[in-house]
Amino acid sequence: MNIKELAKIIGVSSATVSRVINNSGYVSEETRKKVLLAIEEHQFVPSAVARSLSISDTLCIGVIIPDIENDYFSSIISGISEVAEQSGYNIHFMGTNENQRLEQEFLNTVESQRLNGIIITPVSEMDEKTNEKLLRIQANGIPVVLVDRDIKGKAFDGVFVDNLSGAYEGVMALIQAGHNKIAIITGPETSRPGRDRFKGYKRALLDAGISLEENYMLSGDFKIAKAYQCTKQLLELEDPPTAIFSSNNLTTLGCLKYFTEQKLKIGKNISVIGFDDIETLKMIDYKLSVIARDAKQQGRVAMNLLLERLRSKTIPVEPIRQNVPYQVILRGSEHLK
Amino acid sequence: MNIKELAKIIGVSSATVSRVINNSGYVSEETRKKVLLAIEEHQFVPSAVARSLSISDTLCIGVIIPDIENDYFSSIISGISEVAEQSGYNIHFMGTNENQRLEQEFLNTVESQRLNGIIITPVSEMDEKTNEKLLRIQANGIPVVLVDRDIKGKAFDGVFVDNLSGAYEGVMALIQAGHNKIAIITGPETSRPGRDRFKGYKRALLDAGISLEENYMLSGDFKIAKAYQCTKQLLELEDPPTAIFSSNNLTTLGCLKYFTEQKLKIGKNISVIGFDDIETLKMIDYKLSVIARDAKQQGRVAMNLLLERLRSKTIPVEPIRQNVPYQVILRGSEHLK
DNA sequence: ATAATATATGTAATCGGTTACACACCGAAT
DNA sequence: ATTCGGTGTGTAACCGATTACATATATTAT
Repeated sequence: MNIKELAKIIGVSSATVSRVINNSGYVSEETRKKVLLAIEEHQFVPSAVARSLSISDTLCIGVIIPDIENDYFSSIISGISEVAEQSGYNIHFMGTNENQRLEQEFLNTVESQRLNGIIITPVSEMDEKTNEKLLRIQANGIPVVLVDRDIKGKAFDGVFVDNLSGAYEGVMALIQAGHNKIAIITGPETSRPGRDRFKGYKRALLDAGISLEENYMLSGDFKIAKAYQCTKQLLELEDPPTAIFSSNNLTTLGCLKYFTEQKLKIGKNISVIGFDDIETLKMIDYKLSVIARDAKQQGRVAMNLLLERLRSKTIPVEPIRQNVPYQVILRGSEHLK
Repeated sequence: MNIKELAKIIGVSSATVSRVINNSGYVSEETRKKVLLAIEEHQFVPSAVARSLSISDTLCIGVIIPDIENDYFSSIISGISEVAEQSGYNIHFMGTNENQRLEQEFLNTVESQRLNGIIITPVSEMDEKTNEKLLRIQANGIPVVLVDRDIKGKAFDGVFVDNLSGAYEGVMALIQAGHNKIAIITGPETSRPGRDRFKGYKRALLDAGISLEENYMLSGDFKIAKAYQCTKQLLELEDPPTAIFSSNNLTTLGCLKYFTEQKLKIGKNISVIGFDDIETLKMIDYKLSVIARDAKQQGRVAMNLLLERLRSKTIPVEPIRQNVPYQVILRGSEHLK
């Protein structure tokens, strides 16, 4: 059943039916009633595909994130989804699993599906292909909003957090708690937040007059398994660190896993402070100190930013780049007692 | 830039370009090269919207779930997404937040967007509107796969778990650990898993010759806040239960929150066993006993079921209904020492 | 040498909507 | 009486692909 068939049944033209459906143009009250009745009766559902083609507008946005199983990202999506729903946009979901090839495929999908906009946490800030594709997409009038991870060039709108300051304050908290043997498990070198958090770490140490120790700086990948390995490596050093700065929530979990296996108690035998809070642990009052932010809110902000562009149809001359606030929450794991 | 413009530039017809793009029909090697070159040069990306309209096929499926922030569901999505990606399907994501109105809106979206199939964890099994809509959708040739929550009538394919047996075994474990004052915080009455778990609970008690105690059976909503309240209510009874069976992961977290506040230690002052594992707690070896299942795998299975239907284009005469296995994992919280 | 078949390409209808434009009718203003 | 703006409706072009069908040539079989 399409609009023409329906129109024929009713005895009007497809234009009239279309006008009723879209509440546009002039339609007599009598005709409107007839049409609505027929739509109801025949359970007619107009094709959004045809509509999209006709008006060159899909009302769909693409959401590309690296790891849906990470609470941080599922909260982001929750926020995006909330705002999208309210504003009538649909969500085309794509999970890259930190895979650059997949990311690029998905960017092709964005173009071919004629999505109206895109919210993305890119896998890497250095990926030239991704970068170029995003630039092209944006140049073609499809707004791009970055979340969490920036891309060099500052060409895109985005919602970030001040990773450097956050990490700095976090590490400072460790220092103030008396530590001077502080290790870090970094994120991937290709990740901007990872690098910025690393910078914050280094700056804090240097500001406190603590020299950087190669052995204390291990590179992770924002995942549990690697973090676990790194933690093991750190604590097996001859002169192991007394505190670890962990670059994200999963990294922190990797640390905790190793600590637990080794029967090390945080805040007692080992200190740790991690970027991003872990909701589940709050339930059991697990004394983990963190640099926290509101992920869901960050998702909302991102979607609102995108909506702004979508409505104004401006290609960002001056990209809008916002930071969500972070909070250093000290629950005890920062000092040894 | 559309296919006709491009064709004109190259000096061929749009049909030829289309043939090259889709690798269909006959095209001389020479022409193919020219076309591919031009596509590359002009960065031509064919419109999937137009294609969808033309071939009456969107290669998109709808995924409708109640709570993306619940790890169980984000794992489900991860599994779905993995298989979808491999098979070339795109995902239209919709989160209902347990809201039936939203759910119905989303089902309309499925129809209007001409999605090819749908994987859904419905809000309630009793919602007549949802039920009718799903039936209609399926009758129109769009396969429906249920995940986790069944709908009465057994008209749809689905991937579930044997909730009754799982709950039964879980509660039995509590009984075998010496409990006879066992409470339950149920799911919503409208939820099939909630009800089946409740049944399993009751059957276990009856089989063990323990009579049901009204005060010990509180109805929750699968969310933390309510579970917290229920736990409080249970433990403030004159004769409080010594063990709680919790109907899902968030309910369990609500319990733990209250326990923690009251300085009650699981496996010591209070026992608990919950449906669904909590990954984060495994990292810190938190001794929570659970009935666990592999959510990601469940997502994969669901998507494979859908693919099956998508490929065979059969409207299920006999719906395929699978169960994923569950595992009762006793870590200590089931008995008091 | 001729028929049959494989290869190569173009024309135009089609998918299902939207909307510019044309036309007709109406009451109000001049 | 004529003009005009507001209503109501239909016709047909258009969005950008796919593909059945027609046509033409090259190749192979008889």
